[in-house]
Amino acid sequence: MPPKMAVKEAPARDAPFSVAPFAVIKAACSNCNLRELCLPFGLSNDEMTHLDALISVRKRIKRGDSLYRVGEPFEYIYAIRSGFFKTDVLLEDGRDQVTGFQMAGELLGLDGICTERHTCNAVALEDSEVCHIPFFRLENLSREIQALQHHFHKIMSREIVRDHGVMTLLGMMCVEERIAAFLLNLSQRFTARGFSPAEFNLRMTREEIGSYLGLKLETVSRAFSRFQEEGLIAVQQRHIHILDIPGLKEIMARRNH
Amino acid sequence: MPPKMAVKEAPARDAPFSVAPFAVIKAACSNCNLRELCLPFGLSNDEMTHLDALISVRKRIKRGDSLYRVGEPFEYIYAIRSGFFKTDVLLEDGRDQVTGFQMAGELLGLDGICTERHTCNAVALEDSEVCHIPFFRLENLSREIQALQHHFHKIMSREIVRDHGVMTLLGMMCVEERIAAFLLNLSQRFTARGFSPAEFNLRMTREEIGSYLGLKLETVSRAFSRFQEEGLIAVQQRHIHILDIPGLKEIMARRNH
DNA sequence: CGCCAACTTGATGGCTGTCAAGTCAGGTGG
DNA sequence: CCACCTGACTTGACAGCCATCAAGTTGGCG
Repeated sequence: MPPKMAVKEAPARDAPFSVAPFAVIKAACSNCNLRELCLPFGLSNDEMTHLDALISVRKRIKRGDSLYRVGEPFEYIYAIRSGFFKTDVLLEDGRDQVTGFQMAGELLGLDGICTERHTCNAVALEDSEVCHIPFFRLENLSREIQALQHHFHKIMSREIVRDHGVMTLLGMMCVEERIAAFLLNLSQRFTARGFSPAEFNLRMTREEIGSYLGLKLETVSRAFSRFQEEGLIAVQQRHIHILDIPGLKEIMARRNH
Repeated sequence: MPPKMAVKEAPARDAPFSVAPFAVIKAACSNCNLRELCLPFGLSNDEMTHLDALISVRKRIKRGDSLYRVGEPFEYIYAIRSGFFKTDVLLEDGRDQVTGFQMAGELLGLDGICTERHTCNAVALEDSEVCHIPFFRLENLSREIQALQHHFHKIMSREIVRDHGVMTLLGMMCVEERIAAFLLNLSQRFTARGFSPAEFNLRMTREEIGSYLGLKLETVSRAFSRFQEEGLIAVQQRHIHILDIPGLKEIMARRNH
């Protein structure tokens, strides 16, 4: 699960996805308010300038569009500047599974390094903006800047640990535990970005949540309803208000079983 | 799923776990027969000598002993020279889940980079031998040697892709598909090491297989029995003989549903 | 030889998937 | 402005798969 990081910006309550005014098209890492969450973490100003120089392209991706798709040649790592993505993989027979949801400050594309082709699809769940980081140049630079090298390794390792968390979730948790874990994880990540831990809007459908958690959409819906009856959360379509965070944590840790 | 790699050694049929004679205690990457599978892949002889210099410790781990445990400070990446390991994570309430099985030529410990503490336990499932690679020295060296840097990134990325594979397995496959995928994966990895694709000994219990696949041990046992009745495999305790690889592949791809 | 852990097999039950019918919210066009 | 349409969501009834519980078997080891 993601580590807590200091946030510089004042928390904006309950508007996690409001699109920031886009005056600064030439935005660079050095003045990006995500720099403490993203790749430049721990770099000096001088080092950050070198990283800025790599990022030639910043692109907007419209809701529903793909950033990359399975089989495409791998060339870039992508840093999410704003917005929300899902990654999913397809099986031969047409079934597919969501492997993750990514938000601002997180990296996309790490799956492509090993085969030099992407192994999953990355789809924007809302209008988003993404920094393109040419991977071979990132490797070059991280041979020069130790802090960058080390932080990049940490990010990859964090992805591995996150995946292990999902594996335990899928392997041994029941419906309510999975949903509780999912909501708490989102809450934590919104908090790290300066938003309310208790109130947010989901960007994904029940079906996408279910696909991620190994459940059917009806099961997700029923779990939300049950949590609402028990006073743990208030749900109104995609708007979530968590009323009892400790209660959700108890469910996740199975202290009630 | 792991990529196919060339193997230099002549295949030794059906003895994947026989312990090699241990004449060369001073074994180095340069004369290790796993070098094409392991970290030194793609390095020149000269570069490999530098990698050798990092590896001060080679340790034997007895069956059942831990290489590292959750919470211990992270210091080394470990390369398996011989033997077989499992990694598992524990939940607060005592439940635990196997997150992977590792064999010769694979790396252990990548989970520890992000927090500088290990986030899982690594336990030997048979007497094993492991090279200790000090991580900070590996980072230093991979700032010097581009090929090493790049291959290390590929290995981390491969781990992420592997985990995504397990997530799809846990999220949307039924019992028989999981077991078929598990057996085919082992078969593939043994093949890459020069062993028979069709015949091998499991090093793990039914319970450990079940834990990895999100199933109970009885369910694993029943699936093995069913495959045997159908003539797909022959099982005798931990000895597996795959009789019909295409048949298993069909089950995995759900062409029969 | 006897013990024990690992494994197999059977009977039963509960959880979650499946199928189906309806509700809600937002968007479009008349 | 409202009627309608559509996709997303909710809720109910039922079924099937896998977990659970239980009893027995096998093989390795002291």
